Amino acid sequence: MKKTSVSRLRSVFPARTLVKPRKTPVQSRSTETVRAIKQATIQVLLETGVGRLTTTRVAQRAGVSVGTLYQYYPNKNALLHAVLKEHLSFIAAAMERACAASRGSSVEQMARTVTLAFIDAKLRSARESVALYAAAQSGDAQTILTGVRKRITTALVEMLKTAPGVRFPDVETTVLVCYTAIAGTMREVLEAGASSALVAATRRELVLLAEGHLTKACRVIDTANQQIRKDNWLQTAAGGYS
Amino acid sequence: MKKTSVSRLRSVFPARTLVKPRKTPVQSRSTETVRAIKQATIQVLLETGVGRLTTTRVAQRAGVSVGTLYQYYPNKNALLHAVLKEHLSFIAAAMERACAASRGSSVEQMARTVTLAFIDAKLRSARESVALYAAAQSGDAQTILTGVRKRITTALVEMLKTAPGVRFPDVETTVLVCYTAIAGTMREVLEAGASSALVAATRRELVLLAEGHLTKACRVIDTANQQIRKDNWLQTAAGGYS
DNA sequence: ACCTGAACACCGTTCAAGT
DNA sequence: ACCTGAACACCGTTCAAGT
Repeated sequence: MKKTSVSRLRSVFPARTLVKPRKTPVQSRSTETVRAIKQATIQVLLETGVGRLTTTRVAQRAGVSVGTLYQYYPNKNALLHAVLKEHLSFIAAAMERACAASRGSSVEQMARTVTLAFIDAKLRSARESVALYAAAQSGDAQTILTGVRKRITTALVEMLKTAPGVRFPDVETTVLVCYTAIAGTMREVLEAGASSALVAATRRELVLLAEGHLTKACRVIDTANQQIRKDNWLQTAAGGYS
Repeated sequence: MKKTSVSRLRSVFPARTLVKPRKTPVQSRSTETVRAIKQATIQVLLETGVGRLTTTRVAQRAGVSVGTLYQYYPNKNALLHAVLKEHLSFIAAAMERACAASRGSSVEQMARTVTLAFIDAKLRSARESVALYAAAQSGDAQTILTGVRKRITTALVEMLKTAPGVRFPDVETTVLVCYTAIAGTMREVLEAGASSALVAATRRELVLLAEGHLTKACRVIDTANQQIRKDNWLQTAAGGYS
């Protein structure tokens, strides 16, 4: 009942959760500190889960004091979000590469390549992924998720537009549903702690699912149509995109 | 530093989270209390989200003291789980009804009916669903989710076995993947706060997805085969199942 | 049989004091 | 420019005391 009214207000309307470090490290020792904090976060996350993750524990594991942690992240959520963002960026980058590499391929080929790219990127850090999703419930996390989704779906849409001999009446929706289905399925499967046999089966079936959905969602346009082959996509794609 | 060691241990290894009320209400006033608490939980959940849900707030909203709340639920998670379970049971029941009603139909018809049943059940309490999923991260929540998944997939498998003229080489996996895809997609869509237009599009596309996947995952057996028509499924189904 | 609410421990966050 | 850690407020949970 001393510092009451102000601090009370502050706790009811807490500071906006920022994703960026509140302070940008300028000296090399602080760059190292930030790196240590992020790494410690992942470790604690994997060992104890979000439920038991405390800022003190993270700081301790990183070998710094809590105060230091709060110098770079305005709050616990911001810390988790930073780590989440890095994880998702990894996936997004893998997808962009796969999309670029598949330009001009057949729809079936695209579906296959891209689906496997996503699943394998996800599986490469499966446990981390699960732990992070559990931390991704706040409104701010949605902003990150939306951004990454946008980045990935854009890459997919651009790729599908280069598919020879077909037209998608509503590429945006098709892509969004298809991507969401794959991402959502993987999330459920990983969260449920599925056996590796089930994961393998899911991997197989999701490829079929993507193929089936994409081939159903497009219209074949006849081969003589001027829409295709303004130049030879299959060849330029094979050589021109990394 | 007075009650130290014991209470310290207790907080490091907290009591198992139970889903059931720790005490079963026997007098009518307490039955009413439990009802009020559950209802208050949903209200607070919808108004403030899990992040801001406190046991005190729930108790206050329910018109009881915190102590009373803890008489029926061993901890906050147990309370959330109880509400989650009721929500999911509603979905599961809807699915069981849809599966029973579709026995003996064509695979396409089954896919359509069952997919729409799920989506519409989910949409009927969409906001509650999102709020609850955010609360469903603890290990105990997984037990509930697994149970419900089992219940739903069993119903689906039994239904698919009655599809005339086809055989599924691995029904279990097919069903699990297909169901997970639909559930996961809806979860992502709802959590992302999608527009009703996108929800409608997703609804449409998911039906196609389910049809596509199920028809791809089965083998047609020829009509003369003795596998089908040990009796006429189509007719018995129409009359015999509610 | 059921309810109450002050009291305790833990955790997120801050800030005055250090190098 | 960066770090420290005691101090504060809030929240989950308990338990002695009530009806």
